[in-house]
Amino acid sequence: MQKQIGEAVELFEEVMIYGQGKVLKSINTELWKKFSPEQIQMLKLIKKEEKLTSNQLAELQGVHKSAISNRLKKLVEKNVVTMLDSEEDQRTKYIELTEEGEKVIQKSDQLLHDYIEHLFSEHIEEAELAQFIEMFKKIKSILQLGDEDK
Amino acid sequence: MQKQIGEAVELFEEVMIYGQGKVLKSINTELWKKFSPEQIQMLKLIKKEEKLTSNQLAELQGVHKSAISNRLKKLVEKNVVTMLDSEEDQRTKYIELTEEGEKVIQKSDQLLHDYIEHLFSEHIEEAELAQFIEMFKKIKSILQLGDEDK
DNA sequence: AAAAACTAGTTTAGGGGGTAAACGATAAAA
DNA sequence: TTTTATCGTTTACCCCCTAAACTAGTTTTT
Repeated sequence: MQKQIGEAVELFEEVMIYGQGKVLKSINTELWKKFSPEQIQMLKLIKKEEKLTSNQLAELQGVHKSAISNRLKKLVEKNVVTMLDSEEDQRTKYIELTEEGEKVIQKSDQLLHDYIEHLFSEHIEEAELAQFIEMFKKIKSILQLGDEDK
Repeated sequence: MQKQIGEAVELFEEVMIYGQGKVLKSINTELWKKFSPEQIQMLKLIKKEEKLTSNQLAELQGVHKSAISNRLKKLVEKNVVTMLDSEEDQRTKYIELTEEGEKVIQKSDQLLHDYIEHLFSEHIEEAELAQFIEMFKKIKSILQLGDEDK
């Protein structure tokens, strides 16, 4: 029993800590050279919830607001997002996706989806799929607990 | 069926692309402020296989040799590794752990192990453990396939 | 043996990621 | 009105990475 836990811990460590970014590295397409994972994630967040502010983005991505500020600057530069001043509060700005931005997300989604699906079809049996989903839900819930600590 | 695949793909994306690294963030200890994940991983690799060269490390960590060169410089600076010239080939240098380095690994291992085990004990039932291990093995094998592409 | 080709590591420029602290501008509370 | 709090930007300083140029040894070729 103890031995099993040890094995699980090691695997978890290898995959979740040192295995970072391996997925994206193997995709290796034009789009991922122009936009970083964090940038893509940000675009997706903006799409999901309209009228986001920097503050909220910092919360959602789990990083310091200055990191968001920098990222936004780059994305505005690349013409995928725009920022417009709020009427109510002159300090806050709402972030919005441009048409360019929409296209980027679509393309990225499609690429990722195809790639992952391809991986699955090669390595996961149909019968395992349900288990797989359950496990990932578990992992996801574990990770999100980490957030609450903050 | 198709729907299940879609769900699995989404989960995979969330966890394996945007969710990695959350683990370390939530540990938040002194050691992880002094050493980056990549640095710790490098120390572990050096411990595992004595007499490693920069080249081999680049291969193992899956990054460009210049990244390794820089990392090594920092680790030497921090007195956790040393480099000694090979006798056979004057160009190559063997990387070795210092006593300091050994201690760092030990501490890091212990911290990680305890933390992950704690996470598991809270979220994973004993009966699920075997499944969990199987799944992670699968994921690990999938990720390593990515390497071979290079 | 001398020239050419290759290989191990380092350096540098440039682009990501991040934090913390200081700062200007606006809002809200005292 | 004065003080305190908040939003977002900037700056200094870390780490990550790559590609290309460069040194200095090692092999091949001629």
